Amino acid sequence: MSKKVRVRFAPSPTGGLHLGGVRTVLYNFLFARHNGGDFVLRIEDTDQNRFVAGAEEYIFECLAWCGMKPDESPVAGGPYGPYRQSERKSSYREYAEKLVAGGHAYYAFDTTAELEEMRTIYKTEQNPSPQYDHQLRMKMRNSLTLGEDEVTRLISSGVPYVIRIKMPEQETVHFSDMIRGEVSFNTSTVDDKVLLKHDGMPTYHLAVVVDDYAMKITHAFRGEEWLPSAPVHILLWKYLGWMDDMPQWAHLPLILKPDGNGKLSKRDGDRLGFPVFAMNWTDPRTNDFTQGFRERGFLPEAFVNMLAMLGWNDGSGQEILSMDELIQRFSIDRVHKGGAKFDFEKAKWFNQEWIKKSTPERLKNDVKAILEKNGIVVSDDNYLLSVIGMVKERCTLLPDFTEQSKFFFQTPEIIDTESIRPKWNMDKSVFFKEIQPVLAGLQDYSAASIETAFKDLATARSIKMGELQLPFRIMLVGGKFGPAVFDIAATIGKEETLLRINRALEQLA
RNA sequence: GGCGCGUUGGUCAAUCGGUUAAGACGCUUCCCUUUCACGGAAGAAUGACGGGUUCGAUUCCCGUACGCGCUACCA
Repeated sequence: MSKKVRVRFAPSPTGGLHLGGVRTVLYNFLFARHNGGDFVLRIEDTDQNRFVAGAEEYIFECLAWCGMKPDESPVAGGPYGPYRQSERKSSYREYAEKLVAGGHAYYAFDTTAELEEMRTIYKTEQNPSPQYDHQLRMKMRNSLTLGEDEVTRLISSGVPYVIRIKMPEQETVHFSDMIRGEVSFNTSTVDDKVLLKHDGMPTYHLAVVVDDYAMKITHAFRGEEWLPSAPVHILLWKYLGWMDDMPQWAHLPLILKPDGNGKLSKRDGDRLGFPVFAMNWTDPRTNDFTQGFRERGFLPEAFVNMLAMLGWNDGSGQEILSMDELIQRFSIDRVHKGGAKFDFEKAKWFNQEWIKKSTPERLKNDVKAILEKNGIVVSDDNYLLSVIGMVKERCTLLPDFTEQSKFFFQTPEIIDTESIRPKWNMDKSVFFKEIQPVLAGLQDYSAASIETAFKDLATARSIKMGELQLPFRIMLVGGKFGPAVFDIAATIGKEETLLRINRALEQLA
C-alpha cells in the first residue's frame, strides 16, 4: 500500500509572489489533486532579518485568487502543525544536536569576520570562492579542531556558535529526480552547510528535511536552483535515520527572461513592461511598487492556464485548459527539463481566449469593477450583460472593456469627425435629418427594424448603405470600432440614438 | 575557478529509432466584414557542433561549444 500523497509549497514571506513561485504552487497543487492527495502551505520564516509585514497575507490572497486553497496551512491548521517554521523553532535544535552526537555535524565558533578572512586568505584565481569544506574545516575554530574541554567552555560561557553538517569525503550521493532522472554528486565538492544558526533558528537545509519529515511529505517540488544543495538534504535524511520516508524529489526548470538569458526577475518586468508578480505588491520598507497580473487585467483562469503550459503540456496540442482539466491531465513526467523564456504576448493570448470563452455572467463583476473605476456608472446589470456579450471578443485584458463599452453608457464627448468629412455631403446630411423621424416612429426599436428603416430611406434617396454605416457608427461610438452598428443603436435606445445623431450633425455643420 | 543542470523555428513546444520534424504565439498575405475584432485559408521560420551505436538517428552513448543555476549564519 502506498502512502497518501502529500506535497507542500514552502515560500519565504519576504515579498511579492513571483511567476515562478506561482507555477511551483500550481504544479504542487495539480499533482496533489490529480493523485487525491493533500496540499500543504508551510511558511519558511526562519530568517528574522527578512521579515516583511503583509507578505504572508499576500501569499494567501494570491493562492485564493488562483483557486488553489491549501488543505493545511498556518491559517487553516491541520494535524501536522504548526505550519510556520518560526513556531517550530524548538524542535530543530534537538535534531541538530542529534547529528552532532552521531558525528555528522559539529559546532563552529567562527565569527563573521573570521569567515570573511578565510575567504580572502584562500581566495585564488583557481578558486575564487573558497568553501568551508572538508579541507578547510580543520583550519577553522570548531569542535573538530578545538578539543572537548575548550568546546564545552565556549558553549557554557555563551559564545555564539552554529552547527554545521560534516560532509563526508569521496562519497557519491545519488538520487532519482522525477524530472531529471538519475542525478549524482561527489560529497567532497559540497561544503559544510550551516544547519542551525547562532540564534537557534534552522537554515533552510535543516528545516526543509525536519519539516518534510514531520509533515509526512511524499513528493517535494522546488526550483532547479536547489539542485546543488540536494546532496546535503539527502544526507540529512540518511543521518537522521529517515531514509525510508524521504520524499521523491522533482526539481522544476526555471522561468527565464524573454530577452537574453537568466532567471526572470521583477526588474525584467519593469524594464519590459509586463507584470512578474501575481498581484500588486508594494514593499512596506522601500515603498517599491510592482504590478501584478491580477491588476493588469488577467483572469485567474488564464493566468493559471498560461503558467501550467510554461514547462508542461499533455502532448495533445490542446492549450486552453481549465483547472479541472489540468488536474485531470497533469503528470510530472511531462514536465520539461529545460527552462522556458516567458513570452508576454502569449500570456495575453491566453487571457483573450479565456475572455472569449467566459460567459458574460462570469465576467460581470470584473468588468463592472473596471468600468466603475473609470467613472462609468452601471445601473442595470442586464444591460451590462448584453454589452459584455457584444464586446468581449474585442478585449484582451480586462481594462480593454472600458474603451470597448464606454459608449454604451455615455454619450461620446468627442467624435472622430475627420473620418466622416472626406465623404460627407449634402445628401448624407439630409439623410440623417430625415432618418430621425423615421426612427422616432419605429414601434419595434430592434437592430433588424432599424436596419430596414435605413435601407428603405437609403434606397429612396439613392445612397449606398455602405456609405451610411461608417458615419452612423462614428456618430454613435465616436470612432471606427465596436460591434455591428445597428446592434449598438438598438442597445442604446431610440432617444440616445437620436441625440447622438443630432450632436454629430451639429459638429459636422 | 569548482560542481550541477540544460540545449528542436524569434518564443512555447510534439516526437518516447523509421513522419513531408505536429500544433500554438508572434509576423506576412489573402478571404469574411464597407468599423474594430472574431473566424477561415495560406506562407516564411527549427533539431548547437563533432564523433560513435544502429540497416536507420532530433530521438541512445561520448566529447566539444554555448547557456543557466549553485558556490551566505537568504531562501
